Amino acid sequence: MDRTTVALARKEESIGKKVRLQGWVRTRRDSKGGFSFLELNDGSCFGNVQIVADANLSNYESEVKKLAVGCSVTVEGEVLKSPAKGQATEVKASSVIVHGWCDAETYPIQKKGASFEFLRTVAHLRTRTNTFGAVARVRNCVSNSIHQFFQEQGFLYIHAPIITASDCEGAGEMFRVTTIDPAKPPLLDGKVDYSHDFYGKPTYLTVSGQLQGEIFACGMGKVYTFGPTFRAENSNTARHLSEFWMIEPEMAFYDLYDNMTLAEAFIKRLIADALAKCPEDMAFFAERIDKECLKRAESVLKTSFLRVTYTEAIDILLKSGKTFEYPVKWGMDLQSEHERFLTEQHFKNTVILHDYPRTLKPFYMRVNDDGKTVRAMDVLVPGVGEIIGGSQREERLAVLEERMRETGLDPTHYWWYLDLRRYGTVPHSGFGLGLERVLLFLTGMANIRDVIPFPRTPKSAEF
RNA sequence: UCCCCGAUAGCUCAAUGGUAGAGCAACCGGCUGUUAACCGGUUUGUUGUAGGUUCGAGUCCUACUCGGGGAGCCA
Repeated sequence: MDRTTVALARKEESIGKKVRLQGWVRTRRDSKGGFSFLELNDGSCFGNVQIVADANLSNYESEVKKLAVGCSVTVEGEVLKSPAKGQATEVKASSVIVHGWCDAETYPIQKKGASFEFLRTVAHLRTRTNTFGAVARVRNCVSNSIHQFFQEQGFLYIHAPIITASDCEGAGEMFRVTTIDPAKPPLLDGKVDYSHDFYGKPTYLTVSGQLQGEIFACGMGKVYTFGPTFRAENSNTARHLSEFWMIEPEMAFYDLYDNMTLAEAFIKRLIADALAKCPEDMAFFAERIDKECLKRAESVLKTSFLRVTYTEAIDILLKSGKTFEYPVKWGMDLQSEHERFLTEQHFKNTVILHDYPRTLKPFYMRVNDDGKTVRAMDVLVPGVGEIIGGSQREERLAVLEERMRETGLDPTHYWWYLDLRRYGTVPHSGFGLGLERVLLFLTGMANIRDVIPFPRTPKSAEF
């Protein structure tokens, strides 16, 4: 007898096979003639398989009739064509072994009506719900597509460090990494002396693998990182986490337009794969979570991303006749309301905004010939907003040093970063994509805390 | 971090400053190739925490904690 999955047992081609299934009971319904239906789920797919458990099972009265939500079982039996509506197959059990009972009195997961806020407080059990099972499968699918896409295109997967000493690019507050005893730190002139710390200097959790990505790109061509990223920013929104997963490709000899082309192909590949490989999960999201999510995904998939400069965008906003809370003016940072207007009302499409004022962007972005703007790009999708941020990097040593001083950074701290420009410099580009932002877009889930298994946010690091 | 809103049974929510309730779940019984099964009955409370006002506070006031919506920071 083959061990198999619920996903396989639900398929018509399994009819006639003897199978062993192992999973968790979702519900039990007792029926006439004294037999019972069990809905079994093992995480392999969205749907459950219906088990028909007959009264002649030796443990029918003693155990089967007591099964309830959450109990774990091994079922052996034959896959049959189901005579009833709702499923193609069902499994006629020849034996049901109970591994773990589940006291319905105290088990927090019930058959209906739990809010996501509540389920977050039982994140160790929420994987057993329809929604979080579906999120986990789509997240897995996207993660797999990320590697496949880059591997097929000849990118090298590199592992950027998690611990870093570079207080880089002002990408927000950083978490400090230290072994110093906070109760009695070594002091020098009244300040903490980090020369006695583990690394002999202050260190932090990474806020980006970009600088290390550039090192590898400027020697090996096309690379990408895919790993956790940490921001100690006190952000309390449905779109921010203090620990999240980011994908950062970095490509030598790519200009900003090559970068845009790659970003568009990449996003479209992730969407196409999710639609093709997780149809049941996606259908569930469209039916129960966000009616627009399938339509939105398909529309992003089939339309070309628009490329609009910052200056053009400002012009559009000025001519829109709309009054915004933040008045529009060249040189200002675009606010959420402006981005939403552009993607959701004006263009009704995915938009790549590029060539932002230099004063708004970090030191490493390449300065345009006009001297006023830099080769930055943000990909804005309807519904979620900024999903990608990237740029062509400044490859000219003198300009880069000048930009560092301009933004208050000491070039000597970045000697290795400057060496990449000092020795055999090349034009290069890259971007960062937030995995959870993609999942928000695909699933239509409203809160980023519900598309990562164990969300870390200010005041919250349970599980 | 700022503005607004909220926290009542295991869950989802009611309750003019005057005896704390419903639906679901659970439990007991019935019925049934069932599909969020159905029908009848039973049980369920330190009203987020700490103070205050009042004869009397779930309700009014203050602080705190956590959550939600919006904003900022960004991915």
